[in-house]
Amino acid sequence: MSISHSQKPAAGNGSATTAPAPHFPRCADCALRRSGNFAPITPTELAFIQDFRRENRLAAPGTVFIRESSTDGKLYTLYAGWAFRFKTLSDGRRQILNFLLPGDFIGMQQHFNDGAAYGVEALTPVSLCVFPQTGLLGLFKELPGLGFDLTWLSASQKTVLDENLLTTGRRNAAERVAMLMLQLFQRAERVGLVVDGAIEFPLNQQHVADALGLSLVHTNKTMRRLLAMGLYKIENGWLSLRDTKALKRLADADDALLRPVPLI
Amino acid sequence: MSISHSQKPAAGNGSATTAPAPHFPRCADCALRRSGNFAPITPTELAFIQDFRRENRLAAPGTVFIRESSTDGKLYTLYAGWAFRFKTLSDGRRQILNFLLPGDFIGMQQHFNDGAAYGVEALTPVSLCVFPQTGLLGLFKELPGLGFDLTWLSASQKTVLDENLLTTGRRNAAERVAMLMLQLFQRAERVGLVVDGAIEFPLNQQHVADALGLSLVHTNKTMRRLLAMGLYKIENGWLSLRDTKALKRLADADDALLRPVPLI
DNA sequence: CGATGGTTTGACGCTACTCAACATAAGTGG
DNA sequence: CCACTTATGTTGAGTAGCGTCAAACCATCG
Repeated sequence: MSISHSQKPAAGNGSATTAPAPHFPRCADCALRRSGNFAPITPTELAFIQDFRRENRLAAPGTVFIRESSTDGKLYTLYAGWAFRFKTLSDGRRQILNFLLPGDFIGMQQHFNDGAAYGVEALTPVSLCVFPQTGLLGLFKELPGLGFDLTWLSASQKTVLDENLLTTGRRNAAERVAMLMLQLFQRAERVGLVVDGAIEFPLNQQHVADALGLSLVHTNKTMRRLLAMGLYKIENGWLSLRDTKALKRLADADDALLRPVPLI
Repeated sequence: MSISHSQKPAAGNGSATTAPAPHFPRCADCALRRSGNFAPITPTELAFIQDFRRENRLAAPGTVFIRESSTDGKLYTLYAGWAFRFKTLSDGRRQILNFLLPGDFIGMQQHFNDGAAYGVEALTPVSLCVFPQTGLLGLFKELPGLGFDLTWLSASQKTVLDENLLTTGRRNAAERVAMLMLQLFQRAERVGLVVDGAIEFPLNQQHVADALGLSLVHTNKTMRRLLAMGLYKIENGWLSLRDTKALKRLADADDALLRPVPLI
């Protein structure tokens, strides 16, 4: 893993949510792109992205860098770290819509609908590439291929949402937990985040509960049960699947191989 | 309403799922577009769409015109009628992901991911504009504005999915029912489907249950309760909201006014 | 008239929620 | 270094909401 935050939570990061990123590479040197896990791109497009990118941003775990009420439609690419999109009801009930991994593009919806209507929060220390919302139509006009890629990314995220909707709507607690682990593992795998058969797992049980539409207590009991069944293992914040077959059988998940997606 | 199917279910339609549409207007005469409920478009773009459209298609209620296993990535615009997207588990549990109203664009995800992974079924007799999947990139290149619009539509649908995920994940039965009615009414309103303060309501209780992640029986009891409370009314398949305020309070729904979206 | 699809109601059981307490680890300030 | 706090995980007890089963009702249609 290129940028790791799991060795030490790096408490020094503190509340420096908008510190100018000191060591951000140029897009041409983007470590993420170089990993070879993303769809290819033309040099022209790469140059355009570099130019389109306005700033970089770091955020500490727990930072809500898009608020649910936000109206400024900035666009982000998650460069490193984990985050999640969420919505809340006025009495505090929270639903995590989906988790965001490196390469995920954030903020398209705000640009079209008025305002965000969903929040985004960092799970780990994250670094973000920030793009202005104004140039969007220009991007489509100058480099249609990039517009195409944006639509592609949007479609991919929709597929994840579909999955999650099926999960919260129709799967029971054990199936939900199994599904979440499989999905996260699969997605992390696609972007090259598997190390020694394990992926970072920065969620606490409250996150799991909020993602699956379960209560904290019941989530705990369910996770313990699957743990006792030897289906997975979490050590020092790293998740490994000990019985993928059983997990898939339990979750009724298909093992469609995830193909590379573009990186903007 | 321009094309009505609610007067009589038109059982004569039978299984003519691929009958050549006899009376489909040219895009320039599109009744839907003329309704003035969609974002404006340039004449060039209109001409392109007309040319892009390959065929038209009618389907009777209950017709699954995109199967979950489908791999051919045809694109559709729902011209008239209601439909819904769904996913199923192998033991038959079904989750309705979202309902489709006139103007909704269908099939983008298949084009990018391999295969559909979701099905689409007609709720009423529907008419569809069919586009080939191959020309998509060309569309982006020739008329970036249309590509932009496609992304726009995709973002709008994602917003609906977010809502639905919050609903199934964190709202209780009564709140879910209230939310569904509000959402459908609002969306129908945007495309000019409100007649005398009511909208067509072609869902049966099984549909409602599958959309909300509830059992049929519990859905029935919940709907009865809200009915008794005087929150809504369904007569002859037409839904009217009798106490919008109370519904919104119950569902904890914001009353964001939906803006027009593009029509492809 | 029976058949069919949808709605309605009651009885009962289980899944998942709430409340509450305790455990553990790590951080904080004195 | 220790008392204190905070965040997170764990477990038990009791309960409510929702699911399942079953049967009846109702309208439409052939």
